[in-house]
Amino acid sequence: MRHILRHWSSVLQRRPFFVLPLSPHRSLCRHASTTKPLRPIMSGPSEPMAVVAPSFSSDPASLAAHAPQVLSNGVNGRQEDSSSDEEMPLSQHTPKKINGANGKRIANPSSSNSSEDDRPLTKKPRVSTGLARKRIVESDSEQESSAGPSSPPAPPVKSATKPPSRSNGAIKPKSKARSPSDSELSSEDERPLAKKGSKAPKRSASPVKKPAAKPRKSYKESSGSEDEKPLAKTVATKGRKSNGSASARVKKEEESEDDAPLAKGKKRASAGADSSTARKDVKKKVKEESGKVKKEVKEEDDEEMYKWWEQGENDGSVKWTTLVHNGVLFPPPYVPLPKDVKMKYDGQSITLPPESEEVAGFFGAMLETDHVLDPVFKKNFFNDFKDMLKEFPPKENIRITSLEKCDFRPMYEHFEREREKKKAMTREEKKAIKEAKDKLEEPYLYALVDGRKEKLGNFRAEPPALFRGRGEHPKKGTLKKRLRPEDIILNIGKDVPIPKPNIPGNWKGVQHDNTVTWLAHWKENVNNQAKYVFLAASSSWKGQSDRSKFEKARELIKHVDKIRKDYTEDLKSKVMADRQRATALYFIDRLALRAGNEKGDDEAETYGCCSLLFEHVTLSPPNTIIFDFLGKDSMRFHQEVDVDIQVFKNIKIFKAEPKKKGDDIFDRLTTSGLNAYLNTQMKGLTAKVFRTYNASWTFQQQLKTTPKNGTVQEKIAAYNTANREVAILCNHQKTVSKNFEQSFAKMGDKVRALKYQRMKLRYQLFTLEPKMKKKRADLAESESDMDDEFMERHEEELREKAVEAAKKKFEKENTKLVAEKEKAQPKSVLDERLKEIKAEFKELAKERKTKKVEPKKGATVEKLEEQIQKMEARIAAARVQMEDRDKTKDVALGTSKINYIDPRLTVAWARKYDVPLEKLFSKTLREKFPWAEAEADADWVF
DNA sequence: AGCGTTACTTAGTATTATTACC
DNA sequence: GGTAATAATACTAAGTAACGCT
Repeated sequence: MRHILRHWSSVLQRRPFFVLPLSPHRSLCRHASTTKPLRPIMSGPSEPMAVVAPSFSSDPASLAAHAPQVLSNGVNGRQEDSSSDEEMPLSQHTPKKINGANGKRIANPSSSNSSEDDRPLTKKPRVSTGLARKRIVESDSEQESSAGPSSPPAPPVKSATKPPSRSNGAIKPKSKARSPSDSELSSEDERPLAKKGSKAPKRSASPVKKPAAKPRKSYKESSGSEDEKPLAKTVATKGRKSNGSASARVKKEEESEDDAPLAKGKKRASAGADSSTARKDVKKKVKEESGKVKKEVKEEDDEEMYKWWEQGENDGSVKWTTLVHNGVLFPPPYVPLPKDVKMKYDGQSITLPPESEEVAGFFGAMLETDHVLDPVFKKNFFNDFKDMLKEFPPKENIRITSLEKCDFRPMYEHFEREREKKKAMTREEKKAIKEAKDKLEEPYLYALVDGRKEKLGNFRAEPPALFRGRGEHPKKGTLKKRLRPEDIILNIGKDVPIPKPNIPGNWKGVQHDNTVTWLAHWKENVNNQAKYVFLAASSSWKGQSDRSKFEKARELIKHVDKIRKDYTEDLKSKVMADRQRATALYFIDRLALRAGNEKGDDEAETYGCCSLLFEHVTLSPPNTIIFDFLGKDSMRFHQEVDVDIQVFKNIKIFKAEPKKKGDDIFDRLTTSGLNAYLNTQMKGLTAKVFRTYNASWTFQQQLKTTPKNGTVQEKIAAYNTANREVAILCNHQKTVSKNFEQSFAKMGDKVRALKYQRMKLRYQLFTLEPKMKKKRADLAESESDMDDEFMERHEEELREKAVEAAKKKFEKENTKLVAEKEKAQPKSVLDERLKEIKAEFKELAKERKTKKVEPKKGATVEKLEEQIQKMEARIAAARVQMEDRDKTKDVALGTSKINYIDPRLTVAWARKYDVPLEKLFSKTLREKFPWAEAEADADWVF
């Protein structure tokens, strides 16, 4: 539930603000600086508008026909190749950052006032960068030294600081606002609807317009259709029969398999007949092979990979027939601190039993983090600590009642020392430790699924810790307790040995449900949420579901035009529920918003589309909407977008009296209602599919700008640019690294050093041939950022380096001479050299003033011009790199690469442009997407 | 219908490994 | 060869959406 009162505004301040233009036509984009044309989907490297359509066929022509993002108007900016975009200078697209830093995750709402910035945040403030959509950052201090062609600062968004709350003293019930029923609307549009859920008068009375009449299935109903669950159950595992052949197995596993009557495994499979046959086959094969396999066991690896993607469709709810694994690995028991390490209370050292000492240590280890400054964190921690102390009090018979009197510093210092010690260990020691650890983990690394060896993801029981919720989580700081076997339920093959926990105790339960993919499961005590042990991302289970996710997104291509047409019409529906649904869908499609399920009271207050509140959306006539809210992980979504005028009008209605701050915008909409509707448009369609679809589609369009004849590096840069556009679309952010500023400045100096060299070359050229000043007027201008101060400093640095080098060289020479039994050079030789250096730099200083540089020996006009040209190229390259670095500093590319971009796009692109795949996918990603490599050739299209 | 539960995907950050740099 | 910068991986929180009970 959400509270009516929340301090939203205050909370919002720190995220970067993107301006995202929604309008389809470029021409609409009048405020280039602040608002852009709508195109979440595609902004080109040159941003905007290249709205291109998704296509279901590989035919390029048809590609053009489906515009993902396109709006209602028929003509939208879709273009097959965004020629127009390309014409745009990059700089224009570069986001302008309005201002400097903002923290990424909103820290503390309560503190939210203007001075927020001063507070220590958990994270460093991030500097916004602009991307395709420009992000406007709340203004704070710094003026970003952004490299790129600087864009003019965008005008501050008015709502940026604080979302306007327009409610005036309307009489509101304390709970959610309700809106008048449709029938009360004077004109259909003018009033807000009633609250979703019960209280509002249902729209029954209202005249139903055509779309409304559409029977919408509830999701339950729809589930009856083949797709949903039933289907899965009916179908048996087709593709599975061949698996048994899989390969070498580990001996232990084999034995267990042999012992286990596999045939029994089946119980609940409603799949009955089929699956049991399949199962028998498996068993048979296993038996047949077991003999020879055993012999091969030693070499263990190299089993050939199970190519599930070559096995035909796999549907179903039966996920396995045999499943063998070793359960979870518990962390080692707590080791008490040395006797001399004690926390203090009120100045006095106290001795804690291990149980409470461990908890104290969790907090002690965080002493240098911002958590210890957080009131909620402290309160939750201290409550749990006190509870622990009740049972395990200090030996001194002291009652601990105040956190402020606790001094954990001695513990902290101990941990620091331990860390140092560890760091100081020799390579061998470290290796030995690692080996011991690997050995311990070895049995847990793999499971045997239908006879195949499959890697596990997380096989470790989560160690105890203080819960670190993200954003303003009410439970942060709470003790997450140590797990025991009694907390854990295993899911494992029916007639297979039950593993023994690596610490004393017995499993809470053991089940044999072959319709699910988890191997172990427990309830975590902080939020009472389930945690699971699953197979790794590289496993066939994950691979199959990943692939079907992308296939579903590709299927959407076929339906999206119709869906867009429908929701565009429904934007004007007389039925408010439909109108809200259409409006929400518009946002989900164009802005890649998440669905926005309802959340509980004891969670951080974050939002998605369906749960947006009054204060999250601000209207700015004529058709601009400003979003400002915290999404998943409390990441701020702050964008300004030009929208279809009807959308603008709708939001105005949805926000009209009597709604006020704290009320839902879409009071008649729920995620399940929305998804039920989507399911009628396309089987299996849900809100999240739009994110996948738009991300992959955008990526595909963006890749079209790859330079065919560029270097590999240039091509990769184009790839990364495309990746970045997708990340921006999805609002994937990361904290700006704490050294960013420093390393960025360093890069800037490098560029200037290059410019300095170029300057010297220019002066030589002009000194050699004064006429060139006219002829090459382009070279006559001086470097804009090459001031005396820099040059002086730079020359000084060069000089110091030269001196160092000379000294080293001298020593080296002498060492060598001595080694060869010859006489070392006298120090005077060195002095002489140093003198020369000194003279040289003196000359440089003089040149700096006179701007005349004596040409080097053998210099000619041609040679100098060539050198200058080379230097320019180096400068340009360095600048591009800098710009890129700046633009990417707070954008996380990995998330979209892992979850949203169809890997076949990458594979196809790599093949088409002849770029080694390993430059694009890390080892784990390649292991995750073997199916993509198998099926995508250079011409593959999404 | 409403709401808690279950299963699984998506997400940012902390930690560790690798590479770049001196 | 040691250290700093960067990339990869590990970790676990936080979403989505279906399920299932009343």
